[in-house]
Amino acid sequence: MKIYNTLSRQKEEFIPVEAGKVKMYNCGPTVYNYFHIGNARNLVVFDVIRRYFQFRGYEVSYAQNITDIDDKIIAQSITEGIPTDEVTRKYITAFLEDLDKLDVNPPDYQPRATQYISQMINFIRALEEKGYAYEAEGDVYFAVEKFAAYGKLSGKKLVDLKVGARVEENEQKRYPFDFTLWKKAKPGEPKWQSPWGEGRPGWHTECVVMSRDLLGETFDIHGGGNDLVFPHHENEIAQGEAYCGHPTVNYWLHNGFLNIEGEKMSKSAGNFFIARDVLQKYPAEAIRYFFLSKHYRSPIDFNEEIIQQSLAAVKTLYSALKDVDYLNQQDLPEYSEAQQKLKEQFLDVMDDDFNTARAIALLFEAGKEARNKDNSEEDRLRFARLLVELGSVLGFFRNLAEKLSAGEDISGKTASLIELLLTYRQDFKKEKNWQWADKIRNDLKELGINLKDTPQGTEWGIDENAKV
RNA sequence: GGCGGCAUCGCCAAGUGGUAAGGCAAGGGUCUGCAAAAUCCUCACCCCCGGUUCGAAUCCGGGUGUCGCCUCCA
Repeated sequence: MKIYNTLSRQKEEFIPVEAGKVKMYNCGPTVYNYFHIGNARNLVVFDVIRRYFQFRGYEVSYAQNITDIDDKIIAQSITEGIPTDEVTRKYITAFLEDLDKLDVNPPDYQPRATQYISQMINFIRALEEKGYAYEAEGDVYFAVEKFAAYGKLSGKKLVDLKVGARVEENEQKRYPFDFTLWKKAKPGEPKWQSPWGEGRPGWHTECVVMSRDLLGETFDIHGGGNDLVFPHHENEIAQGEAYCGHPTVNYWLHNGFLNIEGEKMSKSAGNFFIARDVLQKYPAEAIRYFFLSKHYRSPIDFNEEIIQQSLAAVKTLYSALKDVDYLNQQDLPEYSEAQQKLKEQFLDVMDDDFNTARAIALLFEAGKEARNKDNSEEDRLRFARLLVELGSVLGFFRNLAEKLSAGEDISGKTASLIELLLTYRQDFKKEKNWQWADKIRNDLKELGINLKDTPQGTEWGIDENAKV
């Protein structure tokens, strides 16, 4: 497998720290609000990366933090007029719900910053002892100049940074790019007792402390959105390596940003999309398809048209499964050479830095073969089986049975009513009263019930537009 | 100002030296009373200029356009 490492700016052969195992960490949300569609991309991308490693036979340990103490949370608690712990409780619950709605498998670990306060304090003290950190009136800073490799991830040099300097003035800092390890509490703010007085940890420290606790001193993959490269991950590297004297992460993976109609998403610009709102309007699989149709490192542009296209594409995939009556198949036949070959192609493209766009094309190939009436019944089922197997690696087809039987859950009375209408329509058809026959069909369609005249009679089904 | 990405059919998007995957949409055929669904067929020389090469969308140089990071941010 080859994966792109931000650190080296090239694809590298993936070699795990421990054979057969993958330890990965992804920067999770700060729970001060519902997460947005851009966050959703990161969640889905790393969900797929994790699923693929598992599919490849690796035992994966996946940790994703929840930042539950931070300036933004304090600000939100003032806005909403509720204590910070209520803010975090509210948005953690929402986060977990939305994660599920997105068909993202929950991480193995979801550590919260507040559960690691004492360990962070110990960590910061150790940095202080090693001479990488200094205290200034209750705040503690990391001295970036002490860490020679600072900037190696983002390709920035301290000299260059100086020139562009858009950094906040802070005369307590010895150097403008020194970052906060411990922040002194202002009156009324949440606080913990520490050697430097009451305060709270800075943002960059939690990921270092929690990842080493859960995944070990050196682990395989650390991920996050592209914007975290600098300064967040740069600062993580500085702390982590200053602490233990060697790299702690082997592969740094970053997903590209999501734009809205070509513009960066921002609340002030009014083009801000909360994931749960989008999920209310479109099925998770359409959103997932949209994310995976482009390589995870490239920027992606979100708009209504794209999601509609994605939805149509996902439906095409499902129609293949309906075609072979997948739901009612018992023992699916074993793969023959053709399916094996397609599966190998899937492995090849996914091995190449998770090329989900090409992987999706292979899904369509399997779907096409599953529908191809020239194939034997057995072969069609084999391809359908492959479609489901590979599609699941990308996170599609969750609760498949439920989705394929959509419409069958309609209550008995309603169903009989529809059947009744159909018998009337049948009579009209016999009389060649096309006007009325068509009216029934059109009116039902408006109610979301689609009719299909077949030689065996008229079939009806619920329009799955909203459900896939 | 510093650093980096991208530019491929109407739309989305793979492909990084050997003659353009896939999806959506569109057009045509089959099926149908008409539809729908399904199915078959059709649909691009890759931003511009120059260079390297037997051969470039793919490499190099220049240009134009566009996006991002350098501040909290996925």
